[in-house]
Amino acid sequence: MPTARERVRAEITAEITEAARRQLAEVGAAALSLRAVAREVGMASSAVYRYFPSRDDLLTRLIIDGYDAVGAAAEAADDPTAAPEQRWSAVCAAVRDWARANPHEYALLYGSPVPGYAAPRDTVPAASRVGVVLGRILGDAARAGLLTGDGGREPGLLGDAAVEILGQDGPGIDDAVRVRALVAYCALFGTVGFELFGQLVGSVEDADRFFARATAELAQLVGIGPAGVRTG
Amino acid sequence: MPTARERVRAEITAEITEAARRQLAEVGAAALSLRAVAREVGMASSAVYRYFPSRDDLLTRLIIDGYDAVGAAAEAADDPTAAPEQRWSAVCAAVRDWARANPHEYALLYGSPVPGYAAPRDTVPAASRVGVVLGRILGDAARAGLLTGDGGREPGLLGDAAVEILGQDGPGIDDAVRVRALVAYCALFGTVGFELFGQLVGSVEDADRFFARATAELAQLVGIGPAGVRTG
DNA sequence: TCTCGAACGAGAGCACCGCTCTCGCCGGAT
DNA sequence: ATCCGGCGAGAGCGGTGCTCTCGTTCGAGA
Repeated sequence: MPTARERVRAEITAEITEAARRQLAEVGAAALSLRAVAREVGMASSAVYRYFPSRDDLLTRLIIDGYDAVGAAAEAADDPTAAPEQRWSAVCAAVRDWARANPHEYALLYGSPVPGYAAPRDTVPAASRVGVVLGRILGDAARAGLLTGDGGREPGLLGDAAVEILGQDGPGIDDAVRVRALVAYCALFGTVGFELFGQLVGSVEDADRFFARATAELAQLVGIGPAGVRTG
Repeated sequence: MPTARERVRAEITAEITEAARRQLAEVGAAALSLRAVAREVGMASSAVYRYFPSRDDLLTRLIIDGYDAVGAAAEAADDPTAAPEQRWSAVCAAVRDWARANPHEYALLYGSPVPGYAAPRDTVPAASRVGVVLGRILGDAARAGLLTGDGGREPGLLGDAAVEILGQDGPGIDDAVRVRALVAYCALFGTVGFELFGQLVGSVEDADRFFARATAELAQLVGIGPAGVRTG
């Protein structure tokens, strides 16, 4: 049971992170100022250091929360009873919607690493939640017999995380499928990022339609397209 | 003919940008300090403002130069006499190599927008050079009869830039092809960025092999795979 | 050739930043 | 009741982007 002191400490910590999240949404990570956060919560800037050892630690907290938020959005968008392609597109759309609603937070997560590059390992589990959702869709499709992988591994190509997230060795899944899934994963965030950061201005007019088409193409790439067929 | 004054001004401007580029490569865009640049070139910080109105303008200069550098690398890697798939993979590899050699510069170009989001339109032509190279490969493949598009447009979906870069209406190219090309374009930079920013740590062991596989998949996606075939 | 004005470099200064240190204070555990 | 450890505030350090002012210098036009 937490003591009263621990409780108030947790409360103030939450208050600080909440103010920091507002700052982040307003001005972006680069301009997020610990002093401004302190002002917003009505403390001296030095007092904030009782709760976060440095500005980067505060950002790390926001990063983890951000990964959890986009991961939760992806999980909420997945309807396990739907067809794999619909599930895939729905999850992709949820990621994009979250990104458009929280552009600065998305940039913090998937854009350039912020400080002298230090992504602590605390962020890894939270960061993989979207991948886990997409991997589960793929696994369900494999169990339903939609995928044609032969279970083969290509030694030294992929890491354990990919195998764990994208389905254990089993019918329908092999490293070729996993590679395509990873490419689609990269393509999803590449597309969202390019749209968000203005890299597609002039080339895409109807971003909604384009993104729907893109996710459909990616679904086909990973082998859960409408007909479930694919040339090898 | 430039006057002597203009010449020395151009020289000093180049000296400043060169120092800034070194700073950028060392510490990244977020930590790039105009005062440090001034120290490196031996001026007072205020004197630098004679040449660049603000730190962001200095960054904009670096952004344009960066786009030109990666664009030049892509152009140099394209051998118009090779097969489309080989050309595609070579250009993608050149982009990745440039990114790995200049990670901070790549992050500045394709990562989060730096300041209060202001990408001047000066950057657009330089930014499109890689896309132009890839589009030329696609156009050549279309002229060689490898693509199966029917020239159709889907009104309101894509912008003029996409049509111009990815090939005018003609045999083999239609908006469906262009969509796939744009997806592959996003996937290329998404993959490179994810590798560079550590988002694939744990999932990919042999990044070289994975990237080669990824570009091959993307070549197939745009329709210039080994056999030139594709299910529609 | 001389002159005058524009461009230039330097310095001081403003407001802000991250971070540290010290100093009182207050409340809960002993 | 008494410590003492966590806490908040303030001052301060070195750094930042940017502005203003003040001499100087250099070159184009008379």
